[in-house]
Amino acid sequence: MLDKKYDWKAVEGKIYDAWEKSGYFAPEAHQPSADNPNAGKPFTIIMPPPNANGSLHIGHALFVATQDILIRYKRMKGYKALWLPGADHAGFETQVVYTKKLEREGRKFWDTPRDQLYQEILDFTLANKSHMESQLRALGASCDFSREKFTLDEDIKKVVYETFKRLYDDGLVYRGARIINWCARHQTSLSDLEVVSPELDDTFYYFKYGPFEIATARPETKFGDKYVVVHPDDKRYKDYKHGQKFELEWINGPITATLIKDDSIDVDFGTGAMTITPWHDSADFEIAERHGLDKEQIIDWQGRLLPIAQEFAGQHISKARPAIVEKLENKGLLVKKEAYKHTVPQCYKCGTAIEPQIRPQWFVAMTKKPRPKGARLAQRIWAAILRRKSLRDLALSAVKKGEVQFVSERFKNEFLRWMENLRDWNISRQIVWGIRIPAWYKGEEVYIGENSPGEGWKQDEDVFDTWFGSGQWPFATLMTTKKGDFEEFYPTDVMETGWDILFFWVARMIMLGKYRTGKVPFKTVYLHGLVRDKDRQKMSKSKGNVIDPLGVAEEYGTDAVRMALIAGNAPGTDPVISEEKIKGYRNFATKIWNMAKYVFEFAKEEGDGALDKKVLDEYEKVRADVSRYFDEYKLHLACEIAYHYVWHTVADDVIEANKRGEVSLAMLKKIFRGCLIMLHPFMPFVTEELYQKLPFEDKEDFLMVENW
RNA sequence: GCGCGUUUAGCUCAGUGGUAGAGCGUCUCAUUGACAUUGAGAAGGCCAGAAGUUCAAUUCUUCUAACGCGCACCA
Repeated sequence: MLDKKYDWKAVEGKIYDAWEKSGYFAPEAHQPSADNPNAGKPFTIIMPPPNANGSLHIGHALFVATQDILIRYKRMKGYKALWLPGADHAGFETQVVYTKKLEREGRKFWDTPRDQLYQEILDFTLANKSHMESQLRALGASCDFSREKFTLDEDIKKVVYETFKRLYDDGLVYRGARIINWCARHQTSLSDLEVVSPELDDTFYYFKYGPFEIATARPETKFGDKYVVVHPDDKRYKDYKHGQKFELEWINGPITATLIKDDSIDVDFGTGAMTITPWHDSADFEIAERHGLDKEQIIDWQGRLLPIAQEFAGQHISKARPAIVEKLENKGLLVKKEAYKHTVPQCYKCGTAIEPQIRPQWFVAMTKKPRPKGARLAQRIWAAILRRKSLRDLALSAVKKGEVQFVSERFKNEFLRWMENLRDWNISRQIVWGIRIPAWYKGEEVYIGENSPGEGWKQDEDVFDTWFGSGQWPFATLMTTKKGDFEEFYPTDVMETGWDILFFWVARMIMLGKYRTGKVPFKTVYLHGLVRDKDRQKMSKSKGNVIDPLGVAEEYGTDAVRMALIAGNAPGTDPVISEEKIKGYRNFATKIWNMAKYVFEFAKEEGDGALDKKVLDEYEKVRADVSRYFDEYKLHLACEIAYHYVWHTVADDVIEANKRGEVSLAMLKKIFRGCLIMLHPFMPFVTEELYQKLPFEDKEDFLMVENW
């Protein structure tokens, strides 16, 4: 006898423990019958490792549901299904979280020695990691915890070091004093992706600069400006010669300026003449590089003016700007001011204005072709695999050739477009939390390796951009789990993640995966969006509309939450979820439970079964449709078809027909078993519980490994 | 500036070359019959606008509008 109601609180933990104890989460455990056409075929998903700096939120629940559904489906189909879980130390993100935690405790981040900070953050991260693992279990994730990896595992770090070394020997990473994005608040550089550029209202100033008139939005950077640049074809300035010098009165007295002609100038913008600040502007930097001009730092690392500003030295740039404008105005050098709308780069975390600075950093070359040297030169086979392609071209050709498919298709174009305009990737971060860059310096010499080459060598102070490590995740994990895993499970099948990290992560995985292994890291990229509430709002603590997945799972059952996350949400769009929707699917779980009670406790045994054939045909058709949608990665359709069939065909019609004697009990049981199988990937707990309790014939020990 | 997406029931969203679907909401009826965390039924949509292709368009094409998003070194 089944209980009157389905009590998920009593069932879920028990079922999950039994699954885990069975060992079936490991791909090698389940042996389908030998005639299963998929027997022995690997199917692999590497879980995007959640940032171990907090709890799992609804977005995590979405990826857990999606990936678990895919894995369970394939496992039931007979594949050797591996879902490899992990956790991300999430360098900068976690350091920011930890800094805030320290501030709440009245401590200051930089008051603590580096080694101690590292240890504290490690403890914090490992505690979160273990909490997240229990949350994954609560959500029903059938991932193989025996293969779990952490981005700071020693063996993972060794893979990352090795990649860096190879890139270095191939000339694809280099250390250079180039323009970087500096956040004065966080005291670190950021990659181009970590900079956001909202459009702001500002003022555009026109100043007299000797015989020229120049325009700028940043007067505070102009102290060191001693070059005025015009376009070579600009008729207004045709009487001036490149390199010509002239005297002029400027902020702090007379200076000598030099005229430069450069094609990059837009003659229609401003006055067609501009002064440049090569240390604090990437475009100016490029001009200075082209003409071999001096570069001078004007603003320090805290955003204050340096001694070159004389009376303004030590002032923060935000305060200095009006004072400088006033001084120029008093000197009669201000021509006019204009209201001006332009994009201002900001730190994506704290909104602090990004100050471009020159600083020696490590960069990954995106468009340069490898030039193997030293030991690398000997590896001819490797060079052949690479075909001497740049990292960008490796990824571009892989995607263009269809080695990587995108769900949805439109992301492919977005990906290609982004790849076309790539700039070199700054991977140095001035933070403590992460993998220390394995570069050692002695005078002009550079050594790349994990350990010091000897006396007198000093290691680079910086750590890698987190994405440099996680960009190697698919191969780094499989190279360091069980022997033979890499050979068997790489390339993986699906990478399911949010489209917001398409460039941060997916692009880097394809580039670095191709580079290290010669193969793409995954065959399909399945992208989901940002979970929103029923009014289409982003969820945020300040709006108070956050849905805690574990909380609602406790209240309505994990199966209901999973259904609500998948149903009606097409891949690539922002999924919408609400408590009402979850309730609706909780009712569905109840419905399934009551259907089981009818089939095994109340159903009619007599009758002619006149509709058996029709019922079976319809069942077969639905099963085929659901399978097809699975194979097309249209989980929302597979889900809805199964849902609709079970409720509105089996419950509404087939059971009613049985009451009239038109469907035999044997057929009813067969169909209901099929319903459990079909629903299991979506609603694993209630289906498994019923499977365990009901007296089906020739049962497997778990529905999880029942043949689809 | 360039590119992309969205526009379908009161709300949030699926879907489709041939009498439109889900969740929630609304209304009516049914309560010792598997199921009130229910069942049966109903109301509610010229599928943004215009043109084109087609025997047939909500679905394909083009244009328009509104909203949203991404990318870009215009000082």
